[in-house]
Amino acid sequence: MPTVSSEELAAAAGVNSAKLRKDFSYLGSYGTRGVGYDVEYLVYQISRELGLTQDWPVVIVGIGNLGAALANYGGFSARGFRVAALIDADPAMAGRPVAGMPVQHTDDLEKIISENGVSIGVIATPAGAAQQVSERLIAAGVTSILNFAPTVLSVPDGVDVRKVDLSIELQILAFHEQRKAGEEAAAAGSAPAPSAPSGDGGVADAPGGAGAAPVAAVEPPAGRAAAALRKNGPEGEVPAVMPA
Amino acid sequence: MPTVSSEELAAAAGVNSAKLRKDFSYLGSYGTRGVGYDVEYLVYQISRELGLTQDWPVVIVGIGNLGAALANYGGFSARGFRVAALIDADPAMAGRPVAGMPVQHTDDLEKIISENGVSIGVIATPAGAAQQVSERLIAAGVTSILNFAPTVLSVPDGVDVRKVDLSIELQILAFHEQRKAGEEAAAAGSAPAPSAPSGDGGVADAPGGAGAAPVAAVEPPAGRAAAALRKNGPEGEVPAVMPA
DNA sequence: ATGTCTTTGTGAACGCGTGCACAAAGATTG
DNA sequence: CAATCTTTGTGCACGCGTTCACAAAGACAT
Ligand SMILES: NC(=O)c1ccc[n+]([C@@H]2O[C@H](COP(=O)([O-])OP(=O)(O)OC[C@H]3O[C@@H](n4cnc5c(N)ncnc54)[C@H](O)[C@@H]3O)[C@@H](O)[C@H]2O)c1
Ligand SMILES: NC(=O)c1ccc[n+]([C@@H]2O[C@H](COP(=O)([O-])OP(=O)(O)OC[C@H]3O[C@@H](n4cnc5c(N)ncnc54)[C@H](O)[C@@H]3O)[C@@H](O)[C@H]2O)c1
Repeated sequence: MPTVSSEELAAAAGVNSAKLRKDFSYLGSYGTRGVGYDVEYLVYQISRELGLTQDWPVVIVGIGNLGAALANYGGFSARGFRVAALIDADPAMAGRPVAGMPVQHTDDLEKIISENGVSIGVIATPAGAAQQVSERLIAAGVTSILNFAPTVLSVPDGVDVRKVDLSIELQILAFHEQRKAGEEAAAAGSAPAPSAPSGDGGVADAPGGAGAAPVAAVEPPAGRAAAALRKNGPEGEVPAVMPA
Repeated sequence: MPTVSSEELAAAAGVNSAKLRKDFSYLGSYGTRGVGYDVEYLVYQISRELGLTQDWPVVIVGIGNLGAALANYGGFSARGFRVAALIDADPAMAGRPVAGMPVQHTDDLEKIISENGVSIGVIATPAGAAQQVSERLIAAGVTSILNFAPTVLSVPDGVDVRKVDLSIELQILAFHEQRKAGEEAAAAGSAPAPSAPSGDGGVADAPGGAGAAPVAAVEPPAGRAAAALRKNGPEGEVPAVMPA
């Protein structure tokens, strides 16, 4: 397939073809009217614009469950990323091979970063260590961080941080799941719509109705802040679940 | 700290206080003017709206590097998610304990889903198996999927899919990283601005200038599609890096 | 060479989230 | 009880990304 049309690409990606064309137009006019885009050329141009034609050395800090899995993952090198070093604070880990590469101690972090010209770091340490690790990475020259620890890192201007929080991903799914269940219940019975703008009621009040509805884990007990509660919602107050 | 103002919360979260108040207002009027929000009550209301007051059983399919790490991760239960089962297609894995729980074979997938009332599934299988696994999950009653495999799942309406693609996260960082390097180079020398809207040139043309700039991994050779290339860009065509 | 047909590139309109600014609410003080 | 002060809740305007719609470009057939 030497060429593709914006329509074909858009269908494959599940987006609007106009949006796709406009996006491409920011990279220049690489298409041929009446024909489409030369696949090979387009791929190269996008790769180049995204920086994928370069080799990016990355370090992974925190070689535990997740860090080890990342180190073993082959998908990174396929996109031009090279794991330059694995770093852990545990002396017992030092020298031990993970994914065919010896784990190095945090003491050498700065040296490793500068010697390999690393500008992208991956943090897979416990949450408590993440901020400190990020500071050392940044001081050593790292300017982009992929953070798996469930903490908001505070970093200076010019440093990019992307946070991957798997719990939040699940929470988002659960939110929509709950809403689906609420809609089903509303459609079946006569319960009020569970949509957000409605004051309250719905969903949590009668969740048992829908198909695979989970059991209530936290029932609202009558608690201390009861005074404030009675005022607004019929719901009881509760031993909060949210803070992790 | 019994109460918080929207201003305090906004500062902590790094967002605009008006946005925060408006968001909260969709949940109802839970604040007290002149005082702020009752922390305990607010946390409960948000938890409830997000579905965190319920217990959500989830299954993890594909207990390899990543799946095992997920199974061992304690952060899920802290947010109301319970790993109901670990499922893998490898007969050698069946019965083997991972994170204190026996891995079960894919043959029993449907039974596991229905018996536990699971509506959220996590896919950590190789990319090639993901679509098929998703179809089985959905047929068994799952309506929300967290997908770690680098594939676009095609699912029926009513099913939510969230995709976590770590390579893309790194690509995004690399993109900004490259842009930073380009800006530095432009500031130092006299190179044109490397911003996207500019036709081309910049960044990839002279990446060697900035601090920790990586070495070029893929240089554009003179190739077959040369005809098409010469027309638009000064760049050569290339053995594409992007497709993984 | 002329005409037709396909597909790009983009101006313009639309919709939505964000942020401003302020009236209203309620607490607190005199 | 009145005055003052703090902070919420929200109408409104702005800006940006998305989508529509179409003229222009180019391939291909006649
Ligand atoms: N495992 C998962 O699936 C998963 C999912 C989501 C989020 N996370 C998060 O990722 C992080 C790691 O998770 P995990 O399961 O791999 O934990 P883990 O305890 O298995 O691994 C943590 C590793 O970090 C090392 N470490 C601790 N302090 C360090 C420091 N200051 N510098 C360098 N290394 C240090 C430890 O020695 C250990 O090897 C945690 O923050 C966790 O919340 C994990
Ligand atoms: N390891 C990582 O850090 C990482 C990072 C990003 C993405 N991913 C993606 O996550 C997925 C898993 O990665 P991994 O490193 O754990 O791979 P892995 O090969 O270690 O594990 C895959 C597991 O899935 C099982 N499996 C295969 N086909 C199956 C099927 N049809 N049904 C059920 N189980 C099946 C295999 O038996 C194996 O245990 C891959 O798609 C990978 O691209 C992994």
